Amino acid sequence: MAAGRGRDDAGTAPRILDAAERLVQVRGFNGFSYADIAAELQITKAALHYHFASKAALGEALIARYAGRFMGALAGLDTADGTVRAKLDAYAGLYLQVLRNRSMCLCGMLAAEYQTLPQPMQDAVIRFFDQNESWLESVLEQGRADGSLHFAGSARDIARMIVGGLEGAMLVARPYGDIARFQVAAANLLAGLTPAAGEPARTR
Amino acid sequence: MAAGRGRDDAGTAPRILDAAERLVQVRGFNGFSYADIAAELQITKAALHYHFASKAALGEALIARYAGRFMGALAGLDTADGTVRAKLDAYAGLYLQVLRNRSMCLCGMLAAEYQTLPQPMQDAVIRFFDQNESWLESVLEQGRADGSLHFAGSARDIARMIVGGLEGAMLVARPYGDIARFQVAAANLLAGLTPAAGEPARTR
DNA sequence: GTCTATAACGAGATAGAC
DNA sequence: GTCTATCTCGTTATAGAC
Repeated sequence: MAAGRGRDDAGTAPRILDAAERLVQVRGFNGFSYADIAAELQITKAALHYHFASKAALGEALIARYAGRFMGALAGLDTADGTVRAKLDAYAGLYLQVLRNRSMCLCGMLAAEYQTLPQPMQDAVIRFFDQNESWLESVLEQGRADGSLHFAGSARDIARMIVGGLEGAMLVARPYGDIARFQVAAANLLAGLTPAAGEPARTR
Repeated sequence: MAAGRGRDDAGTAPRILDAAERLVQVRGFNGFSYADIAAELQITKAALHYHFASKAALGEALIARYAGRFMGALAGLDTADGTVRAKLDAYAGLYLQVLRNRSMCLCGMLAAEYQTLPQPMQDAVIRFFDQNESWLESVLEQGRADGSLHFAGSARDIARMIVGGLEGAMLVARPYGDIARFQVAAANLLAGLTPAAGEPARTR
């Protein structure tokens, strides 16, 4: 039963998640229906309900998978051990990848719709941001310790500025369909942390 | 007919816009219905359709009024003529006001739902961001000219970073219900533009 | 300007056959 | 695991009375 499957013929559940993920990232959780997924996958709505009993359950599975993948990517950046600055650029690069297929970050989109989400989804969105902030915080601390980064205030606060800044840069760039808009904003956002050559450090 | 009206008894159309505006800013354009407004205003859905024939028309009116009010506030900041830095802080303060009633910026919310919006609404959202960027750009140029601001690159690019950064700070702060989160992020976002006392300017 | 009534449709969800 | 068929409800929108 697991034999002879093509690349796009993984189990049905993952394919449902793939389609749903794209739909949420493009249209929002309140902007798509089971009918949209069913049409895309050429199955019936009833089949969807077999795999995910409710839209809320589908939503939870969606965030769990997305967050797991994202945190996996962050772990990958840690083992790649380049400079701290390279890590930050690679972090922004993760957002850029998402934007390239005209998508919003899944959890950024869900943050907008937050008040309409079932509570388990709300909790999972918060966890996603918490984990991002924690990862960034430790990278920032590392950069401050090795002298490659300079910033005033707590690393946690800077981490929060970065997460918000990148999410917002995506949010605004997407309507324009303009990738460069995101890239420039991200670069300017991170520019203040690394004094350019010949440029004095900023501390307070 | 215009006599003896209480403060909350303006024409029906404005009251519809008030309710709809709050609903969009909290739940999104795809997260509310005519029934919600009708319940809040104690009128019928049919009455709503008299004032705004379709939800799309309501959405257009919503953005037009919001953008007009916002641009009016920006004009107010111009005539108040304090320092350039004070103008930027006041600009961030406009976002803060919105966040205080647990709301997202109307156009930030609509930016998330952008792909699902009727085209006239899409166009209006883009115009809103364009106008914000233009206002910020001229303020930044003014600050660079009078020496109170220091930044590398084009004022337009920095303006875009600020708009995105503030929208994203709102987006993330709102699920946490944490105003301070926005304030700190906004402060750190703008900190790079004004060298602190005894701190050398950053130019490139 | 607001109402009742209803049309026309799409949503999420379930029962039960295959 | 997927189907057909159906249910129930909520959605936008319209017709026509008051």
